[in-house]
Amino acid sequence: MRILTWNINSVRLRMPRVLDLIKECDPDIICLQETKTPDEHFPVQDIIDAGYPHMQINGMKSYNGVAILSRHEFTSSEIHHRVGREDCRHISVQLKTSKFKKPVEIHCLYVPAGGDEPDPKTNDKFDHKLKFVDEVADWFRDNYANDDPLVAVGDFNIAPQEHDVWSHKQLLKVVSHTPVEIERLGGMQESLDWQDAIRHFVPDEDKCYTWWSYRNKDWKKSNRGRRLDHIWVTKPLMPHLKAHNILTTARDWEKPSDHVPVMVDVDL
DNA sequence: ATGGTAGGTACCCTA
Repeated sequence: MRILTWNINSVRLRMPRVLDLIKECDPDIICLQETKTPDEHFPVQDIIDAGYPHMQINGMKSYNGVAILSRHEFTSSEIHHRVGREDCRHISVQLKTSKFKKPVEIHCLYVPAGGDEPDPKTNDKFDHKLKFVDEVADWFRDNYANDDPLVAVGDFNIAPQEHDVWSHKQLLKVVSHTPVEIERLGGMQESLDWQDAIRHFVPDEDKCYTWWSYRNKDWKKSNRGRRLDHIWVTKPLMPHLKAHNILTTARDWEKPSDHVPVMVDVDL
């Protein structure tokens, strides 16, 4: 089963790119973030026609929005409200598989970006980001066990490792790579002993990015990227991980998102 | 130290 995550930055604008992505990558499950579209305007029929009749979507006007599109039927699906808001940042689905007795649960997350100033006292957006990560960590810890088969994907808006950014030193005070948020993400990772599926395939000492700012003239030449998009799995899934792919070429598509699709193959 | 671009919406917000 190929599971793909992509911060699409407007599903209505970029629906043709989803069809390209399906042709090129043939994913079983597509998790999207920043759809920026209320559910009634989501291109449901286009997705069904493309071969993904099962979907869980939770969007709103202008901001945020998450979606899970699937070839395989869900046994259940949920919308999760976080930090006392209904801002469309977390959904999950369950699927039956042949490898596990329990259904495999897939979480699609869009962690708040956190604004510019990395101080929760003066910046409400950064405070919200930290609270969001803490709440999700506590919630995973309270509701699951480490040996449950779970997948968590999405735009976490945090690049935790030194080589998840183009310059560790220059980004230490830049939101997405500050020690305080990296520590919080570490807490979330510890909640269920989550395994970083991409770093399972890519050595820690290798640079690895999934996002390049729109503000760079030539993203490829300057290559000032960050790894903000993640795929985590719980330990029981690790023996079944087969491959990964980061579709860097998508950053050169016509009207690209600033994020590129990230995927893993799991034998389920 | 600064400003650079993109998307959605409504003349400004978020990333």
